[in-house]
Amino acid sequence: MTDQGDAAPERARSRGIPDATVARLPVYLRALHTLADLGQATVSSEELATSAGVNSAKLRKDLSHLGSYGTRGVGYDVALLVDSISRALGLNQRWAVALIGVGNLGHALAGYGGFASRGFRIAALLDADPHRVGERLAGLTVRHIDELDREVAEHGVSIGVIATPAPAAQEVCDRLVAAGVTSILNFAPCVLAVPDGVDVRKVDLSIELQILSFHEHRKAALTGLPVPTEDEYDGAVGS
Amino acid sequence: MTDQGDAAPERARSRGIPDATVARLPVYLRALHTLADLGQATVSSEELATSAGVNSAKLRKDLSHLGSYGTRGVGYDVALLVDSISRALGLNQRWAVALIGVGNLGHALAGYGGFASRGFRIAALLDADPHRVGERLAGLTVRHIDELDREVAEHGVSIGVIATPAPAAQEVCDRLVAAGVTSILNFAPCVLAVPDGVDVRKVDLSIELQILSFHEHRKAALTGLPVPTEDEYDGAVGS
DNA sequence: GCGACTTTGTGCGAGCGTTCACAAGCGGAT
DNA sequence: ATCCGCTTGTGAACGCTCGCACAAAGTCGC
Repeated sequence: MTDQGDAAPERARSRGIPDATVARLPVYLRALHTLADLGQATVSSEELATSAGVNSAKLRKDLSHLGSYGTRGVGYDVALLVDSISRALGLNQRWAVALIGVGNLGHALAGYGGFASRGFRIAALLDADPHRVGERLAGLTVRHIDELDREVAEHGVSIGVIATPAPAAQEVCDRLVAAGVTSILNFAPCVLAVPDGVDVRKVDLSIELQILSFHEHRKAALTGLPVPTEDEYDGAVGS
Repeated sequence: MTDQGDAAPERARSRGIPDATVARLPVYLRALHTLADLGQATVSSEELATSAGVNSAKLRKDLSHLGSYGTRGVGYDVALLVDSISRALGLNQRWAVALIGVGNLGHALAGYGGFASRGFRIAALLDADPHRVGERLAGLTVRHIDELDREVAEHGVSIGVIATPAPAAQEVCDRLVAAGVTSILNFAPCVLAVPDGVDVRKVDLSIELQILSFHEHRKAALTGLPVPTEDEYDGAVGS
């Protein structure tokens, strides 16, 4: 995705950690913090896997990728594992985050404790609506979107969070990229186009609901109790 | 955790649509609605794929799963495809949704237009805090969590959205399942245990940020410019 | 010191998802 | 009516992911 492909295995090795593993590391980290708070010093892969809702073999393979070794016959040292995962995820430094769009969702995000809890600091709040500029929120003053460049530079922002309406998202995204932001978390219900080297992750509430709808629909069909509305599908999936 | 591999392939084949495809169908649907609003009657796989940010071959294979056929040499009929995907996702009926937890995030979710836009209707707002009970929000009155059973039965709720703090999530989840809800969208930062037959999808803002952090960290390492705070980390990860 | 027990780390096969490449099919021009 | 160009639908290959099963390695009890 970011490079010209003739070094695919090379890239895989240079990075070392598969995407699927990276996506699970934060889950492990959360479970470990809970265990640490409970005063537990070591944990077995079986126990941690149960807490994280995954298979224990998968957990062990995941952890093996980041070179953090447990002790056979005992398990993993909780504190050491927390440190190891945090380091792998780059959480041993504080990332400055800019939040664009201070509407309903933006307010909720600004007040969400999960941002500040691990290495993330909301460094700037921005909005295009002049009526919102100047508002105080989460210890910050909302600035106008035109000041994005300055705010990004001043606070060393490298992660942008887009919580604007969909029509504004692409332009905001372009501005963020132009300002030097290379990671974007997009809450707007649209697809963003970005140049190579910029990572975008999408959080879409509507899509999640639609996926649930599919499964619910399927379950209703399986129970033999068709939903009130007609549930017709002439199969003939001629594959 | 719950899938002991007894019927995993069975289920996949019974309906024919792979999970990865199901996750993309809502994206296609959104792009199609945009095209329809623009008055476009037909669309090629190449064009739709670009709008949705995927490979055109992948799009065609996805669409082939739901038996909706395009016309060779022309493309897909937009209206027909909208109908076909909506039907596959079960969006041709209205799903009643219960939202539990009317805090910051809950308010944002209740006001989010994306819920109502496609087949979803928030039928009940619930909270454990007596101070919040009685509040009017999005045309509804917030009820106490103890009335969950009644509300679920009365409105035929089959999808629950959990927007409570993490410590309360599992209990709320158990109550939802006991009330007959079989699909849950969880915004609380924790892993939920549910019996077989219940689907849970998780939306975790903190995890998404940590994944971005990993990639940002990796990119910084690749540029040969180590971040200033590489070696130091505040050991006291508060809270 | 030694044996038994526990737990990690991993080789391996199976399944899923993605992409390429191309034959089949359709509409429109001539 | 026929041919040409365009687009779909899909067979096949490849890489990624998962889970099993087991050897390696360490601890605990005596």
